[in-house]
Amino acid sequence: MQTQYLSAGERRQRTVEAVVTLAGTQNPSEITTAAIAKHMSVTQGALFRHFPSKDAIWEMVMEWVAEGLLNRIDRAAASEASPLEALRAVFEGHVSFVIEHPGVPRMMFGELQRAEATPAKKVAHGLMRRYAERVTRRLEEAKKIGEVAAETDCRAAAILFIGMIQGLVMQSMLSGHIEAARTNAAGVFKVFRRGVATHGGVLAAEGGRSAVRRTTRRTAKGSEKG
Amino acid sequence: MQTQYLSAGERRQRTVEAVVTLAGTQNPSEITTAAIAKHMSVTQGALFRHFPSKDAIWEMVMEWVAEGLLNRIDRAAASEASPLEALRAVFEGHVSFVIEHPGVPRMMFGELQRAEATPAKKVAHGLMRRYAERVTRRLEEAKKIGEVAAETDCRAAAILFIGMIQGLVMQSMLSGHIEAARTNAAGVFKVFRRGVATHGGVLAAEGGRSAVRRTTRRTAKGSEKG
DNA sequence: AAAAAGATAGTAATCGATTACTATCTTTTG
DNA sequence: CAAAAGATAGTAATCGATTACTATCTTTTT
Repeated sequence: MQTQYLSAGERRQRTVEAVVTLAGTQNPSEITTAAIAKHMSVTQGALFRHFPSKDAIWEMVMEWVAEGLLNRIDRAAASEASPLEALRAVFEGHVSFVIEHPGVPRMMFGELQRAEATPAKKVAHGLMRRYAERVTRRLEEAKKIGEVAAETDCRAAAILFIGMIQGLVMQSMLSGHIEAARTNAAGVFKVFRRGVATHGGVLAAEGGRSAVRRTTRRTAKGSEKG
Repeated sequence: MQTQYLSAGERRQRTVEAVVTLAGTQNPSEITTAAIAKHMSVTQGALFRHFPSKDAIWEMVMEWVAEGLLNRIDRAAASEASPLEALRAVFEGHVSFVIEHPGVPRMMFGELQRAEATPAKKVAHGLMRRYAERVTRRLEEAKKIGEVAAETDCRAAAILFIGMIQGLVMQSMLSGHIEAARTNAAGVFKVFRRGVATHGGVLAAEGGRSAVRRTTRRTAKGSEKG
């Protein structure tokens, strides 16, 4: 069989893509180098021409995840005016990213609970730290302009924000199809927003600026069931 | 070396305990039958006298987890008067359970993302379903008596509740010591409660009955910064 | 003595990694 | 420009280590 010869960099890129794809349907810890190679139509030994070890493959994969996800949420946040709306955009962007790449949460869950401090775990840990920082900062901005209640513990709220995504994604994976995450996303975020937003105003109670932008179909009653 | 001879049932019980202990410091997917046996001071082959397969071991372990956790949260909830306080007790009970058995969340995360529908995964899935049901029911009770806002989507709130625990636990594990979960638990739950509780009353804003019980050290300003 | 529990010593399969070798592409040279 | 020379990419086979699992023998319990 004739194989295409790719440059080292291109081959590494394809390797990362193969792992991300495989993680969408397999337990990441059970992805073998043979399976990766097969998915790339290459022999198993060829992988070690471009990576010194399997750990190095995982490290590059997690770097791809970190760059891709942070990039996605930064762009999502930039398109919104208010901090709280930015957070909603981050949330939706994150959910979209995960739906596009269903293997990502599996890899994150799998990597983060690893006991040894592998390079890949360090990258994943760094991603979570930077993510939490971004969310905390947005919340504090929101607090400053009175969009978020003064008594809010922003660090705790950031933990809740990240957990919200984790829980939404995991329970969607359990239900069989990850796309269910998008269906439930709006309702879950609404509870979160109510937990941090300033009380009193109609805007605050109904969802900030987005209510103005998005709720032409909804009445002031705000009824929603199932 | 003299070995103690135990009954089959006792040996199975010890096996479960060994796995739970090992999962506290190891990646569950990397726990071998040899490691389990070594921790029990027994040879590896002896395990297969009491379990037909490794999968069967994991199934019994997850059943132990399900029974233990549901038991814990049911007892915690029973000791509280109002539904929302019951939920807080459930939350604290869950966190305590996880701190006592740090291997539990690792096993849950590891089992739930498995692609194949192993017996252990089915048990884990069933646990999450029953857990979500309990939380949803409490929320609906709370809504009925006006403790939770009428516009709350209880199913979405239950997803957030479970995600809150997942996120809290995972981020605590990342920080190195799971005990950090207890430190952050109160703050995180406060945001959640604010997201579902009825607005307006001082009690609601400050945390219901628990505020009366627990905040003698806090002033009305409620300032707290990590 | 019979039955159960555990020890000992294996098996077949699979894993990541390495090796010697071949195919292809790129650069240099006449 | 074309052929030689070198560098890079990939193959096929194999290695040692580890895995879940099993067959056989010994010890303890009842």
